[in-house]
Amino acid sequence: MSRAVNGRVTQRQIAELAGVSQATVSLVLNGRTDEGIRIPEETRARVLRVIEETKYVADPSARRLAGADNRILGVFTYEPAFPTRSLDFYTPLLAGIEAGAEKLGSDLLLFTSTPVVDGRRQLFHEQNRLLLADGVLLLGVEMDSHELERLVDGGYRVVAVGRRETPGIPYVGIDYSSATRSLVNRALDLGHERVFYHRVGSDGESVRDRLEGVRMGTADRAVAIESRIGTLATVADDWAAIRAFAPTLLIVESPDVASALYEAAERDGVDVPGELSIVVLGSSPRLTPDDVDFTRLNPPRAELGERAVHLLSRILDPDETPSDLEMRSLLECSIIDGATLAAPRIAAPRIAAPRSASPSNEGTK
Amino acid sequence: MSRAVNGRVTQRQIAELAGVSQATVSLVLNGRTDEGIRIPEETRARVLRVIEETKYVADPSARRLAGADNRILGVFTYEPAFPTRSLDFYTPLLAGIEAGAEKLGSDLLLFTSTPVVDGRRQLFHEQNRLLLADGVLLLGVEMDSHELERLVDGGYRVVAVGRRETPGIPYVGIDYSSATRSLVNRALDLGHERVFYHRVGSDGESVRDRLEGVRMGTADRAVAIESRIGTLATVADDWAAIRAFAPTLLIVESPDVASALYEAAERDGVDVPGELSIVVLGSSPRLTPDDVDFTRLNPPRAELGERAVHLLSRILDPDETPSDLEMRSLLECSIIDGATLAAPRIAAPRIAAPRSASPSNEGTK
DNA sequence: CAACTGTGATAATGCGTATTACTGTCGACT
DNA sequence: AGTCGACAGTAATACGCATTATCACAGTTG
Repeated sequence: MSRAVNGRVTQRQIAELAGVSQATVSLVLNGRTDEGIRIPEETRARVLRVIEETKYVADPSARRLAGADNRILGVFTYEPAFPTRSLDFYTPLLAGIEAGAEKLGSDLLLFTSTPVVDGRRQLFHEQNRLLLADGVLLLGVEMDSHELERLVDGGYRVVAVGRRETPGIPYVGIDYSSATRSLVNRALDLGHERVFYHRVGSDGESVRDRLEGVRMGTADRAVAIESRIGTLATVADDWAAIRAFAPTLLIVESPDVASALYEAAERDGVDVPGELSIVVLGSSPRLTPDDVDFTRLNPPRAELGERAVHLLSRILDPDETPSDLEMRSLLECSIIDGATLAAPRIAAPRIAAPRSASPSNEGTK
Repeated sequence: MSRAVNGRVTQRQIAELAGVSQATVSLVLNGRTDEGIRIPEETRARVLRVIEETKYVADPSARRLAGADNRILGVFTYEPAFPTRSLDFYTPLLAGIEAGAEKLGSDLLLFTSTPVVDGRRQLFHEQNRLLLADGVLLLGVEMDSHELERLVDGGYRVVAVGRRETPGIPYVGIDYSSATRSLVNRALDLGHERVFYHRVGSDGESVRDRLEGVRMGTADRAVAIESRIGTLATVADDWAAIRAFAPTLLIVESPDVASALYEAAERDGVDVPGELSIVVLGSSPRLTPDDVDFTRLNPPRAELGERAVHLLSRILDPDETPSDLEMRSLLECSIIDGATLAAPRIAAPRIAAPRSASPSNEGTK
């Protein structure tokens, strides 16, 4: 592509063919009709015809170097996007982003160039291509706050997908806190009083929001609650801990873990939701017919992606000035009724109210 | 990103700080040590230190404009990549491509900028960004031969994913023809003599290859074969046609259609593979536990993507000259035994052989 | 001592575009 | 005749980098 393509047409060649100067060609191309710029229809038409004939296409590098924009949106994912583990998470997002980009007529530049360090990519490295993009979308559960600040300080146009606490970072997120609280309330309203909360060990904002949602949902309730941090790998132990506590309601943060726990319950002959209700604070997009129909949150990920692109495009548009509200917004997250939530069988023997009434604080402050 | 970023460091600034010229900075940056270029270790170190301190990052546009390469691989998909319909097809490919790009330290530029016309994108449009990429990967079932030629003529570096007949186009494809023939042979060896072939109405090379595989597989055999072109939408009619022909073996090109036909068979009480064997000439990546375990082809899509990136990188490398063989290669496609192929009931009227004499193979080999 | 040989760098140039300040021409009006 | 304004378009420059031809100098040789 670099030098091999000597056959490429430039504005200068167009200019010669049309009998004008390169500057005129540029003016025509960009449709400039401002005050002080006058090009008669005749000339304009002549230039346009030559452009047509030669199939001229502007060199994006030259455009950018000269200060014009390029309709390229960067996409940075802190975790590799496609490898199957993260696939459920990223695919719907990318679908939305692609749709949004297509509407805008923008291309997407995926920054896949950093070899992963410690399971995460790093945005700034000695040869990053950030500058090629007009703006950048940031995806990932956790983001390095320093890098985010550096982006803002560097004057880069950025939108984070997911709420960010770092000041100055525009984002489009999901209101996990409210949705989680609603879901928890709904469950507790059914009469559950022994609750186990299976958490994920991450400090990402979205994770914290769900945690807060659980806290708020259980705050004024007389419930015994125990929580535990685990992953897919620790499911066996987790399940043992759950059985030991003998809750009637199980709140699970991760859909994957929920599936595994459900299987464990099935194996042990624990009836769901008869003996144990399960609610899940997320949703896996590959809904297969035989998957458990969990009562769960249904984050609108594709919409999230599209909205993020839209926000970024508004930030990039010099004629627009997005309001503060727009710059940091949350999408509502719906709840799917599902089949794993029911009233507890034993309707609360009020006599001996057990244990503590507030969640045991583990992990994140 | 464009002008707002005045704080960006340039080579000239580095040069001033280090007390050298911009040219020297460039030479150091690019590690040039050719004959005729001499920079003593001391100076080199000094420049490098300043580069470190200032966190200098080269402007990719300027680099490209000056003729250097950028480690950016373009990806063009003729059909939108993420929308769910094509998702099964593209996702594994993109996973492989991402993995390959990461290994190379390259970024991916997804050309999503064209609004889709007639369900397909068009590569050349008035503002394409092809030039930003060092080379381009082309994905899609069908590609416009004219556009391909124009790419080659334009001197663009290109690799197609999937076999292409257009001369001069390097590709990495899948050997559907051989694999299909093997699969058909395996089926016919079991004794099937009435065969129905459900095809897809496309003129893409891969589709033709499968067609040829079926032709070759059935060529010297005494079989009655009927074929029909259909889609998911026509499945009801297709199934009626199949019943009318009453085959013992059904060859289905599309995994989606195969699922639908299987359901139809189930509904009508047709035993698979007892009364009707089904083989499928493709595979859907979202294998869910309750999906039918078809006897089928298993195209190595992720590997395909990675290999395509690899080939492209070799084409781009000025020190390498890929052989013709390498430029147009086919990957072997494995066959998954599955549970939908068995000998026809009526074929072997051995005296008292009930049902199938051999257990139908279940699960992936 | 003039001519040569390395050495260590730099000035100058080009890549293709966008932008701005400026030039030249023509007709109308004082 | 001279001035003015409108018009049509251009020359010049900048953007940040890579590259090449060139230069100044020190030491070495014939």
